[in-house]
Parts: sequence; structure tokens; C-alpha cells
Amino acid sequence: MAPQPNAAPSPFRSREERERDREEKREAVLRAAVRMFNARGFHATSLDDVAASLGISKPTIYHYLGNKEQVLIECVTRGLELLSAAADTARAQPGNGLARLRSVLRRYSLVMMDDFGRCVVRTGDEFLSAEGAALFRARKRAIDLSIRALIEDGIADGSIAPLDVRMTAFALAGALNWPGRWHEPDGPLSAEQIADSMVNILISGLAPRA
Amino acid sequence: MAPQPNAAPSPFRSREERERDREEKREAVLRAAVRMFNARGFHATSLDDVAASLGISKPTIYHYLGNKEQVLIECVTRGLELLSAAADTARAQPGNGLARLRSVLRRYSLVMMDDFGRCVVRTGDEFLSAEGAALFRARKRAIDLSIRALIEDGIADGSIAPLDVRMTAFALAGALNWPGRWHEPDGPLSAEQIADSMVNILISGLAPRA
DNA sequence: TCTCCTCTATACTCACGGGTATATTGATTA
DNA sequence: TAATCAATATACCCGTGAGTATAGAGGAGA
Repeated sequence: MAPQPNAAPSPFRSREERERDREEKREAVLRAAVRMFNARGFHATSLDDVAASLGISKPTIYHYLGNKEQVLIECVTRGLELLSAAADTARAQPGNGLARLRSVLRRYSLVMMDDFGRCVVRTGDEFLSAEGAALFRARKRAIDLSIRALIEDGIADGSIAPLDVRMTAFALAGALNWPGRWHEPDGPLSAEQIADSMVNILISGLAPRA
Repeated sequence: MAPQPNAAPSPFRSREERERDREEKREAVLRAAVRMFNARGFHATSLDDVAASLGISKPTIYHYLGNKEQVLIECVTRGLELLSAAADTARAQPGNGLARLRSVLRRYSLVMMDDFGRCVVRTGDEFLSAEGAALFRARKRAIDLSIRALIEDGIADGSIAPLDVRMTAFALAGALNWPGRWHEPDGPLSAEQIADSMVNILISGLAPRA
């Protein structure tokens, strides 16, 4: 029996619908978890707390996710994927190296002020198991390399000064990660304002330009 | 009986000597603790571990320090004092605003690559009790204000471009805090090299100067 | 010499929280 | 209708680690 195109909403869920439900719930757990991890810290947040905030019980979380570390890893991975996407989409854009870098940095910075991005800065290697930490480092390194490549492009085409690429990438990352620590979404400054402001400062530097 | 100026070292310790001993041991506990906190994270480090690394037992630590949070607070406070000192000593130096700021940033950056400095970046508010966190924030704010004042001086005397002072301070802090996360003391790059390099990048910016 | 204080260890208590065993309900499928 | 499976709960286990009770050893001072 094929589903009617305009069938009235039925209480009987199909296979796909049930899978979508499941995915939705999983997602809800991750959202709730990442918020609490960011607010109180990973170790200070118990899965009982997370469950309570969703009106469910701890075993339900275990029904959707393997264990506490996996919850964290999924959160961090989401954040890292957003950052990678930010780095890669702008890479193929037109413009000289500096213009493309500016665009990447802007996006990167915005991600850092979002729940999953924040989770990335706030999660040190110490929180993860050896394997988790290795994965984490590998993904961060890939992002770092993306940014370095962009800086090199800019130096090659003359739009960026001939700086130490490695250090420059670290300086940029540090400055743009920092808002993940202090920015509060409900504060007076919008993420966009902060991102633009930060990027401009980093690109022009403190010394006045003649 | 007054102590002889060149008395032979005696096994009988005087009052001051005993107090000095005590202070020394306290210090040793903090050093050992901060190292382990930085390496494994605060929550993953038990006081039993710290004690074992010194060849002593946990109650001995409690003999010198009240509880685990106090150990952390003392470590963080030491770091914050170093940072404050870095900010304040250079404040009274000669030179225009930019020159003085450069000097402060350099010192700040070096502290961040030292044990107690690292502890400051790695310790989020989440690790501390409400009172601890409040103290922590207050001290960090004071340092931030010091740096902002310096930036304002520089803008006033024309040695720094007319930027958003608040954002500039955040960008600087972020970039200079970051090495506290990734720099390893035994690595190939010396702290001095990193500090100089970082500060130069931040001051001149990425865009080439005509 | 007797007492007190300092320093240290052994051996405990206890809460917290990650993780699980098991039961229940209701829908799906054979 | 029986058997199965997904989703959820209650009630538990148990390791870890913060913090403590207690005791002993040895020097300091009276």
C-alpha cells in the first residue's frame, strides 16, 4: 500500500518516520548536552542532569548514545565539521588570498560563537580518551592546515605580508577561538559584529597605517 | 642565644627555619599540582596522584592546603599575579603607548607559557566554586583593564590606530593565551621566539604595509 | 622529664555519578 | 493472536576520589 500523497496525518508511523523520530531525539540529546557542557563543564554535568533537562531518564540517553564520552565526541565532531566547512567553502571563492582568508576567518569566528563550536574550544584533550583525543587533534590539524594554505596563497599573491605562516595561523586561531570562552549569546554584541571587528583588527594590526 | 653569623649547619631548626621549610613544602605541592593539572586536567588529577608524585600521602597535602579547590585557586592566583605584574611593570616604562604595549604583551605571552600562567587559561570558571569564580573573574578583569588603558594611551598619542579598544584587548588576549594550550616547553620553539613572533604579527597585521 | 606541637601515614567514610539489569508498555510484524 | 522489537523507566551496582579520624614519631620548650 503506497502512502497517499496528501494523506491525513496518521498516528501510525512508517519506517522512515520512526527513523526520523529517532534521529530527532538523538539530536535533542546532543543539543541539551552541549548546552550544559558549555555552561557547567563536561565533568560537572552528569547524564542524569542532561536527561532531567529533557524530562527523560538516563537509560534513555544510553539508548541513543553509547556512553558519556561518545556524547562529548559527537558534540565536538559537529563543531569541527562546522569549522571545516567554514574553512573549505570559502577556499574555492574568487578573490586574492587575503580576501578569501577574511571570508574564512569570519565564518570560523561565527561558528565559535555557536553551541557546537564553543564546545570545541572548551574541550581540552584531557577530557577525551587516547583515541578520542587523537581523532580530535587530527581534525583540528586539518583545519589548521587549511588556514595555513590560505595564508600561503595570500603571501604568494602579495595580498598578505610575508609572515611566519605557522605562527600567524596560531595567532588567528587563538584570537578567534577566544570568543567561544567569553561571548554570551544573549549579550549586547551580536556574533556578526564581533566577528567582523576581530577579523579587521587581525588583518590591519594595531599599528596605524600610513 | 643569638644565632652565630657563620654557624655550622645545625640539625636543630629555629622557628624561622621551620617556617621556611613549611613554605618550601607548600610550594612544592603547588608546583607538582599545577604540572599535573596542566597535563591531565584538574578533574582527572586526584590529590592522591599529586601526593604520590612527591612521594608523600594525601593527608600531608591537606596539612598544607585546605582542599582541592584551594590548591587550584592558589595555582591560578600565582598565574594571575604574574600576569598582573607583567601588565603593571611595563606600564611605567618610557616610550609611546605602542612601545609600552608591546613590552607588556611580550611579558604576558611569556607568562602564558609558564606552568602557572598555563593554569590560568586552562582553568575555566566551571572548575571553581561561585566565590572562587568571582575572584578569578575580578582579577582577570583588572588585567584586561590594564591592557585596555595601554591601548587607549597608544590611540591618544597616535602610536596605535583608532580601533575598538574592547575588541582589540580581547583579540590580543585570545591570541596570547592560546600558546598556553598548545605550546610544549620541550618543543623546538623557545617561548621567547613565540612571544616575539606573536606580538609582531598582532601589531603589524596580516595585510602588507606599503 | 613531661607535655605539646608539627608532620606524616594508615585506614577509613561517604557521596556522586557512570553504567547496567530488568521490567513494562505499546506498536509492528508474522 | 503470538512473538518481537523499540522506547522508556525504576532500581540497582560499584569504582573513584574527596575529605577525615586517628595514631605515632620526634623535636621544642617548660
